Amino acid sequence: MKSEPDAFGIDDLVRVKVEPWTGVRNYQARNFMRDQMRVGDRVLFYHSNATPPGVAGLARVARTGVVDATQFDPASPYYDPASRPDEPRWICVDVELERKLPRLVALDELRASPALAGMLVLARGQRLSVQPVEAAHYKAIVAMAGRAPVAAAPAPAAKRGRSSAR
DNA sequence: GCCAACGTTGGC
DNA sequence: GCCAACGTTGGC
Repeated sequence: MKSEPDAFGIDDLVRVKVEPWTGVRNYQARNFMRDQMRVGDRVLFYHSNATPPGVAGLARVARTGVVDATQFDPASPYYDPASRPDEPRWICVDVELERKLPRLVALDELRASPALAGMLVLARGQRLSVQPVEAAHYKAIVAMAGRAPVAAAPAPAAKRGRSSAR
């Protein structure tokens, strides 16, 4: 689950312990929360739009079927005037802190790890703020957080633009 | 700030 | 139902 740390980061979750995951306004992301998640499911807390972006902590699903209250709040940026209280459109989950990781596992490390090849969050153009994670990938990231970061791979050669060869 | 990717909106 | 315009996400 992604969040921008400027808005709500792992330290906020450390402070409040449990947080309703409000503000998701993408149907696919909502469907993962509404239809796939179960109480007790493990969560990777990912910092997006951060420097650097990466996995900052672990959490778990504490409650499902949570009505996102911001959809009915005209003052909220997530207000949805088309959603009706008797048939709420935006359903989320309560996310409870498991623990903050001993260090942030940065996106470039995730990309460099062979164990994470094929992980959804690394796919090109992947923007969903809520997405499934394979158990093996979850475990690999927890293990990475317990080790020192691997040195960054050398920068790839120019990836676009015209060639200046010869 | 740029921009690729992609979701949503709305005219037709 | 098509699809162009537009808005958002999120890395860089």
